[in-house]
This record gives sequence, structure tokens and C-alpha cells, in this order.
Amino acid sequence: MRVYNTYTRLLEEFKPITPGKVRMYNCGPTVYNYATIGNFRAYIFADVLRRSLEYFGNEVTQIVNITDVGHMTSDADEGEDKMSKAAREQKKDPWQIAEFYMNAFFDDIKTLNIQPAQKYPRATEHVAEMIAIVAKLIENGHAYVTNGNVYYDVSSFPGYGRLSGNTLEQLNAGARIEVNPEKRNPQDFALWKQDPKHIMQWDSPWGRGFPGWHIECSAMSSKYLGDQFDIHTGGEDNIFPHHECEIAQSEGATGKKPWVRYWMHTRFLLVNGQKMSKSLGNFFTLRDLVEKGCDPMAVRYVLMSTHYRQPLNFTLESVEGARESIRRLTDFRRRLNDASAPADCAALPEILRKGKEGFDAALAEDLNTSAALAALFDLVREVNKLALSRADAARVLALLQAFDHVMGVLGEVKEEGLAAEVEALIQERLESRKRRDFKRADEIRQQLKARGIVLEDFAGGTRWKRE
RNA sequence: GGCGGCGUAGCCAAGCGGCUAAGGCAACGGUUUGCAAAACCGUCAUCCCCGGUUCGAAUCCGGGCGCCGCCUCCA
Repeated sequence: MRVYNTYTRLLEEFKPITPGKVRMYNCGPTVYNYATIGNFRAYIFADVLRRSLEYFGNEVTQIVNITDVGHMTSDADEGEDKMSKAAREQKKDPWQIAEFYMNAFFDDIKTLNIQPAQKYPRATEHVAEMIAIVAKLIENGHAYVTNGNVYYDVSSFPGYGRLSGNTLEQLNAGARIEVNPEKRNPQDFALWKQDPKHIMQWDSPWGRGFPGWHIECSAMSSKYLGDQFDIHTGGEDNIFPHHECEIAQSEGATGKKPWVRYWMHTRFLLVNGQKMSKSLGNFFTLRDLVEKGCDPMAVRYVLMSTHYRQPLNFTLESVEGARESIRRLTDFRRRLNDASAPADCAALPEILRKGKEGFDAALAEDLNTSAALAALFDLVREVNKLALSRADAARVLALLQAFDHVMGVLGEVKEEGLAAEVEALIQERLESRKRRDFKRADEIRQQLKARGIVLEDFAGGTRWKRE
């Protein structure tokens, strides 16, 4: 498998530190609001990556953090942090806000068929670990204390800027930041802050305060994955400053390099070709889409079917298309039940082999999900031309399920029953057709259609599906 | 101003120097069907614009135009 590493800007052969075992950290949600489909693009990418690694035979330990300490909002918001702002607006305390939106997040990932990570550590439960790293950084000469605040001294870490492609000089030149006289360099970032107005506070060796933006990921990743691990993912907006600072913290504290072997970042999502924003009216949470009648699996399909390093243009039309694509696949699967050829099809093994080869090769090339889907649809078309035996159908089904372990859009085969009355009608219709009483047959089909049951006749009888 | 990326059919989207530019959706024709549905076959793109490099460019280079991300901690 090859993956694109943001750090080296190269496609690299993926080799986990421990063969067959992958340790992965995904930047998770800040739980001050519902996650948007833009956020979910990143989470679904992480999910498909994890599923692909498993598909290729790896055991994956996946950690997703829950940021339940406030990050600051934009400058325009006058520096109020996101948690406090939500708390004020909703007249709740920040802890309640975090609890509420964390649960909403768990509901949403279930709706999107995202496999649960092994652990979802919460920042507020790891403040002691953060303090330990900050202390270590001070001891190692990477951080300094002023007025109860602790800052990271970026000039002490020569690699600062490597991930994002910035240099300190460039950052200085473009700086629109005001000089904070407490800081040695304008780019120094806070590891621990004091502010009596802040609602969430903890005791520390430097006084009562709260942790800086970036320290939680350094603390929680090393706690659950060790001082060095394989993959770290996030949205492209995390590259700088968040991940840049994390590297400086973790490598500065442990002295071990590289902290992370492969950095993988998802590109942003656009809606109707534009940045998602409330003023443009193209701002969607998963719940917004479900309310509009979008099938969550179709949303998942849209989000996973574009390569993760391409901008994804999300449109309601594309969700509709995705729903039809899924239907083509589920119809295909359903039809396998009716396979009844007396002998195995000689052409099938080669078609399956080619399909799997194409699918695997696409995934192995930096998770090219679009190409993987193309290989799957090619296979579907070829198989649709064949007359399959029961054993053939089982072979196709097994492969389809293996593919869906990665895609996660088809779900389990549901053994759904029908009401006895409906069964009776279908039976009656079969008999009507035998008598060539097509009037009655069509009447029954109309009747069932009104109840959301679609009938399809084929050589071996009649099959049904729900609309 | 600095750094990075994108622009391929009505829509979504692969391809990143060389077979007829993948795949899905939609649309339209046909085969099949009692009628349907599903399925199958067919039709549907000179790859944003202009110039250049090359035997050969959607793919590389230069210049436009459009869109997107980042450029920090602040209270």
C-alpha cells in the first residue's frame, strides 16, 4: 500500500512500525456544535482508511480524540472560546454542552456507519497528562513560563514549519498577529494559559488555568499509542498550526523522531462549488441532510467516493446519484439469490479475479476509492451478463461483502419477511399471470406499489423489494 | 503579501506524457418483458482560456480567469 505523506510530500510505501499492526490517531470533533458534512468527510476518510488497512490484513488501533475544552473562535469573535460561546448562547455550562454534542457525534457516526474507534479520549480527562508534557518541555528547554502562562519556544525546535512548508521567517513576514510582549518569538504558542474569566479551569504547577490548543493531541496520542506511531490524520486546516505544534511538542518532550510516520490530510469539501457557509445557505450538518430526505448511506457514499486529496463538491444532486448507485449494488446483490444455473459458469473466476485485482490496486494506491468503485461496477456489469449457479452466486456475494467491509455502504443482507396478506397477494398474482389474467396481475402490482413494495418478474418467479 | 491545491460530459468523479479520456447518476435510442421492473447493448467530453516544450499533453512549463485551504494564543 502506498500513501501520500504530507510531511514528505511524497507517495510512500506504507510500512507500520510493527508489521501487521497499525497505530492510528485521527483528529476528532470539538464538541461545541453538531459536526458538519465537512467534518464527516475527514471522519469517513479515517474510517475507510482503517477499513482498508484491515482489508489488507492489518490489525488497527484507532484513537479519536474528543476536544471538550474550548478552542478560540476567530478574531472576529473577540477571543471567546467556542465552548464558552456555545454555553452562553444556549444557557448551559460548558460541561453540558460538551456532553450533549459528544453524544450527538456518536449518534451521527453510527448513522454514517463509521466503525467505532477503540477509544475516544476526552481532553478534560487528560489534563494531568498534558501538564506532565508541559513540565517535560520546560525541563528540556523547549518551553518557558511567564506570569503563570507557559509558552513553547519555537526557536528551540529546528523542525518547526517542516510539516506545513513554512519557515519562521515567512511566518514572521506574513504575520498579522500582534506582538505579545510575554512571548520570546511571535510564533511561540501557549501550552498553558491563565484567565480568571475562563470557565473550565484546572490546577497546575504554574497556577490555575487551562491547557493550550495543541497539547491534548500530544498527550492523548502518546498515552494510548506510545511515543511513536504510524498514522495521524485530520483536515487540511489542521496542518498549520495544530499539527505543526503537535510535532514540536511531542518530539520536544520525548526526543524521539519521527513522532508520526505518516501524516494524511483530507481536502476541504465544497457545497455547490462554494465554501460551506451559513450566509450562502449551503451549510449542512448530517441532521440537516436527513431532514431533507437524504439517505445517510448515500451521504456516506458521496463523501467516500471522491479521492480524499481532491476537493469534493457536495451537491444534493450528487446524493441522489449516490443513492441510485447504491441501489444498483443492492439490486445486484438481491438478484444473486435467484441464481439457479445447473452448472458453474466458466467465465466467472476470471471476472472475479480481475475485479478484486482492480479494487485492491486502487485502494493500495493512496486509497483511490473512485477507481476502486469503478472496478466494482465493471465487475457488476460483467457478472450481470452471466448465468450463475448457486455456488457462483455465493462466490460473488463473498467478494461483494469483502468490498463492502471497506466501503460500508451496503450493510447486511436483511432477511426481511412480508405480511402474510402481502405474500398471499403475490401468490394470487402469480396464479393470475398463469391464467393470463393480466388485468388482475397489474392491479395487484399497483396495490403493492402503493404500499412501497415493487415486484419484478423473472424466469424463476417473482421477486420483490421495498422502494 | 507568503505557502499549498483545484478547474475533465447536464451532475458527481478517475486518469497526472503515449492503447478508442475509467466508473456512477441523469437523458435518449434499442434488446428483453403480457405490461413493467431489473439487466444487457448503443448514443452522449477535442479535458477553463491563451501561449510554449515534445514525435506525442487533460497530464510538463509560462501567463490569464475562476474556486478552495493555511499564514497561531486572541479574550
